[in-house]
Amino acid sequence: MSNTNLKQLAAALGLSISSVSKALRDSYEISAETKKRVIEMANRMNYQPNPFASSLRRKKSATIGVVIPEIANNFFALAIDGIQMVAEQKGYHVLTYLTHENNTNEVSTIRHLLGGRVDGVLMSLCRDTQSIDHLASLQESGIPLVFFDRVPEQMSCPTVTTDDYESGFRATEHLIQSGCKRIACLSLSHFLSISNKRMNGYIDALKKHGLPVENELIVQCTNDNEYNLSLIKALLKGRKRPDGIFSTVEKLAISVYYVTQEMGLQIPKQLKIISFSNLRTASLLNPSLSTITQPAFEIGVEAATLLFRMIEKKTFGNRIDKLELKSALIERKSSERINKF
Amino acid sequence: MSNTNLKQLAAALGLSISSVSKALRDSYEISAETKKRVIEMANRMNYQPNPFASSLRRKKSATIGVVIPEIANNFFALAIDGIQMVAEQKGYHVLTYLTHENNTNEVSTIRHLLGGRVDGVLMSLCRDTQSIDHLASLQESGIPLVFFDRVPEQMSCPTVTTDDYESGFRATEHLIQSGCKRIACLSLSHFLSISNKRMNGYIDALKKHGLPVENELIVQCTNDNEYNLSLIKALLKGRKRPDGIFSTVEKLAISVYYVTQEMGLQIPKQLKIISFSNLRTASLLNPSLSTITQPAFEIGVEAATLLFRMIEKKTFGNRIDKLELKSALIERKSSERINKF
DNA sequence: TTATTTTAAGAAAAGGTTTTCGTATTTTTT
DNA sequence: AAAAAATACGAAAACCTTTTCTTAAAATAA
Repeated sequence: MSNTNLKQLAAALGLSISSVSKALRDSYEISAETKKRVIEMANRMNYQPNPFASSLRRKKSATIGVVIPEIANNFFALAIDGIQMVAEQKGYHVLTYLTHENNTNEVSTIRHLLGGRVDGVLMSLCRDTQSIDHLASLQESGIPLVFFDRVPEQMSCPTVTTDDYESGFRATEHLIQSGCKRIACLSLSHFLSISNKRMNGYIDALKKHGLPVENELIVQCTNDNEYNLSLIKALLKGRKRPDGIFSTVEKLAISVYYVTQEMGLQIPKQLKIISFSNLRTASLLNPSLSTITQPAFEIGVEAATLLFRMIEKKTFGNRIDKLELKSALIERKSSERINKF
Repeated sequence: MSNTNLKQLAAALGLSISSVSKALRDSYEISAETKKRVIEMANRMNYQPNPFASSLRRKKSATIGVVIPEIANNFFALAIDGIQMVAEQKGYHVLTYLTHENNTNEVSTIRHLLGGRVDGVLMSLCRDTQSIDHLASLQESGIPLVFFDRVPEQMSCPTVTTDDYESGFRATEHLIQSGCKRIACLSLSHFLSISNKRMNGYIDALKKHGLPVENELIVQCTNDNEYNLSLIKALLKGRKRPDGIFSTVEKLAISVYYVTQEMGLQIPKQLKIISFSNLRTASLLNPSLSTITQPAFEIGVEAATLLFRMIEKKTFGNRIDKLELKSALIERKSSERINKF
């Protein structure tokens, strides 16, 4: 903790505390000459304002909170990157909280944030969040709140998402056009709207092309990686193995790769796959992975920008922004059509 | 910001502010009965203490700062995961700062932190940091400081690192044993001790096996990905192409894969490679990538644990912990020996 | 019973900054 | 020259919590 405070600075300058404070905040009440003197002395004495005193008085923390399920995840890491960039430009600090996909953690984190530690919150829901009471109470407390990617459907609040339904539809249609007849869908959670939207896109694409929608091909995965592997193994070892997989999240696609490697199943010959993913190595995989790639960095940037508009009150109270960005479908080997003969 | 404060809570209870405060902090001066009443009312009124008033008074922020070069990086994402876990257990908040490998950012971040916003700092240097003045001033200010992975050599302070020299040595020796005669080393920065240690391991392994150390095979890369690609391309298109590459960081290995893909160069037949990496998809790459994998999560855990020991021990005397963890060398296809004939 | 200790609570200061309000001096206006 | 306005600064309250110091009442000891 810096040891010089305004009082000492004022004493050294022969000025009052208030004048020094005003000088440092560049108030019109202070003469240019005095300001210069003050700033010089502040540098010389290595003065750093106490952020807590300042926050207490101004009721501003100059801090935003980011609540996400996990950080060791390409999508969220990129989103945070974008968020940090905007926050830094605005002179804000970023507090990060991980829920580890656990609703209890999410609730207690929100309760902490109710204390006013942050001026705004950016959030992506965890996979098992159903009740939105904690989110509503945060919103009611007046702290600006913006959701990105994993947003609560039942709530009226600003969001930044991607075209999940369309992406699910296109991905599935792409598999169909590559010759798949039996396509499975790997879902992260039936509570998350993004999962359901992606799945609905999948279902509608099947219907459009006259393929049956089979419940056993829609696999609800868990947060336990080992268990997911066994689910995928069961799916691929079943008597009626799917010939295509639409994975709604990156980590499940990786699990599929591991399972096929173990089983000696050939992609794309015996099984095609496409997945939501922000892997930088997608095109280097064996075989290269077809992806729906969300603009994760931009999502972070847009969400943060929206949040700061709310914090700075540049937006009207009754206006609720819902921004939808487009994902890109990138076809690679893993979903390539195999021409027989 | 929560709207109830101690004053209102006290009024509702017919108690004084100080008694309520003491009751909430479980002071022995307050009767069990009163404590119960207070806690009940606090819950009912949804009281949340103002963190700034508290921090101001107690001179404790219950927050640590984490300063890292980048977040969209598997190693740092995992390290943060470990740090967050420990911080959460301790009831601390985590402020994250990204330097983007830029020393100017690092210096200004540290200056901010001098204001006392955090009780301790965990840090990994950026690639172009030479002067340690800003780090020294942070240390002198009395804020506990622990470095992890990228540590300053000229400074006496607690660190958590890995066996970089040995890993560089083993990786290079492994390439030699796989038949490489001309091994290049891709370095991130000649300012970072980890880069230099890894490189020294590389050099000593070459010497041990009687291979010449050639300067043109030691490539100092930059922070510009495009430029790095051109450097790697130049290296691989040179008249005397290396037959092995030891990459000191993950992203350079990925660049090598891209370049070889573009050039049609075959790994491991024409070029072998091993790299420091925390890629979860290393074994799924084409070909699978041999790695030296640092225990990134544990590094975060250990560094945070060390930091909290310093924060909690008012008497952080003359003891300076330097912890070294071991990395794992995992051999995969990319460095496999090719048996001719 | 009186004196002493313990218990339970309140008053008030402290922490450092910001901001409102007040005021003396100087400058401008009429 | 008098009145009005602008300038430059200081005093003090406010932000909310924690903690030290008192104090009144109750419990214990003498």
